[in-house]
Amino acid sequence: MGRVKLEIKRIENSVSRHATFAKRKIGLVKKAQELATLCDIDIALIMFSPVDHLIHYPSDLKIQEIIMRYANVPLAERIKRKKENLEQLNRGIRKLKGDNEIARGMGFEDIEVLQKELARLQQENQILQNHLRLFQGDCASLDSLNYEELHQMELHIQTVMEKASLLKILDYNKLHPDMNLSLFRDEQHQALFMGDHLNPMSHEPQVGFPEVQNLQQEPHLFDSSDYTPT
Amino acid sequence: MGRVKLEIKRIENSVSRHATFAKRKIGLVKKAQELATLCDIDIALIMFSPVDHLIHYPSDLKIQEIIMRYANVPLAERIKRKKENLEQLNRGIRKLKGDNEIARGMGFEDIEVLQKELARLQQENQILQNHLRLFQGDCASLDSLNYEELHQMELHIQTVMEKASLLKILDYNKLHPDMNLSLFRDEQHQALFMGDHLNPMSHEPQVGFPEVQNLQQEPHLFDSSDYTPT
DNA sequence: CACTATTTATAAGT
DNA sequence: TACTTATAAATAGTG
Repeated sequence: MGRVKLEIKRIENSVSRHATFAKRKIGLVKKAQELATLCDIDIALIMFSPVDHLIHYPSDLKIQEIIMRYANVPLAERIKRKKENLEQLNRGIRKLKGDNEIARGMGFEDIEVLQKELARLQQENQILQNHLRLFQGDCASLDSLNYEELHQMELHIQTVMEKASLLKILDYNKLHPDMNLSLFRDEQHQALFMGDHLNPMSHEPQVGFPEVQNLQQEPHLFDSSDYTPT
Repeated sequence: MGRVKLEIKRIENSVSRHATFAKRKIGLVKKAQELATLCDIDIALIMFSPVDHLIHYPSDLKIQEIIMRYANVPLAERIKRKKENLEQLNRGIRKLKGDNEIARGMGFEDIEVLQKELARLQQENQILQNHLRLFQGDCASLDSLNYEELHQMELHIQTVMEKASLLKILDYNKLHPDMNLSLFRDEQHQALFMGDHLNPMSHEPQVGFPEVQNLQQEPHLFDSSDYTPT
């Protein structure tokens, strides 16, 4: 909005770029505030100005909470979704098997597709659960790890190290003992933490273990599938 | 913008609240995208919908980067600001002491107040510097907070390492030299790991953590003077 | 979700 | 940096 329509691409003129930032950052924070207020939700906004100055909303303390929420929720949600998918498919297949008429109508291929999908999801689910267990203290099965699984473990360790960095964020809490913001408010959160909510592999939309040849990919620590760009 | 002016307070009607969120979240993410593009800067936006669904910008991986940036830069900036404050106060006090007329005018109490403020800032500065060190890799005092959790992680990793054993990895690398499976994605992580972030025990502990009782206010990095709420 | 009357944000200019 | 103004954009209420 303005005298002319502005093309959305990097503003090369340094002065204009800074001017635009100065104005829009205010607008953006304002919008974030408004949305958070109107809808009574958590929003965290972090930005670095063209001169690397930090601007954020809301307070540091609240941002840390939101970051933790961000770091902890996704994996649990993913597993939940997997399970839901799985159960839904199970129900669907049971239904089909119990109804020969519909089964004939669909053709056996359709049932086979469904069953394969079910098996795929079951395997995926198993993998997710194994990963959770790995960091929940059950190391009994480590001896039988194959190499792919070992690589998973490697990624897990990286993840834990990333998490250690997040822990350091929480070190701010030392500055605010009265707030007593804790990473682990309860057993549930601790369990989550010992699980692998940051697990790079757990979000793989594809089935099963990644093929060996894919392993050199940069391990993604977070799932981007939750966000649909506009 | 809309048929009527909307007051910025929680929308009590659930349907309207969800509708508003659905619209505004798109606007907000779009604005964030635009600003990031126009000004060529890092922006991270995390929000949880009224039904706790995660929405974020940009990708998880980039967000992770920005969070790390957020975690590391701010403290340095705070220290900078504290130092500026401190020097300013020092100048002020020197001025007062050098100008007896003004000093008389103010009364000695005023000077004392300033000196106390100076002392307070100095102490705060010391604490902040310790925290900065913590962030920058000297984790000697990590054990004073979240010790249990960190130790748990350490044990886990040790167990994993022992059971899986590096030999297995090396072996595997021999078989698949192109894969070059590594426990450490890069030097930085290796340094992190070797640097005992996760191993509070192996440090000569109790470097003594600074007292923190009298740190009162959360230092807000977002200069409220930069932003005028509507 | 599409439509529009309105409100808001903001690009240039001062 | 702050103010002004013409114009572009966002969006509240509605079907």
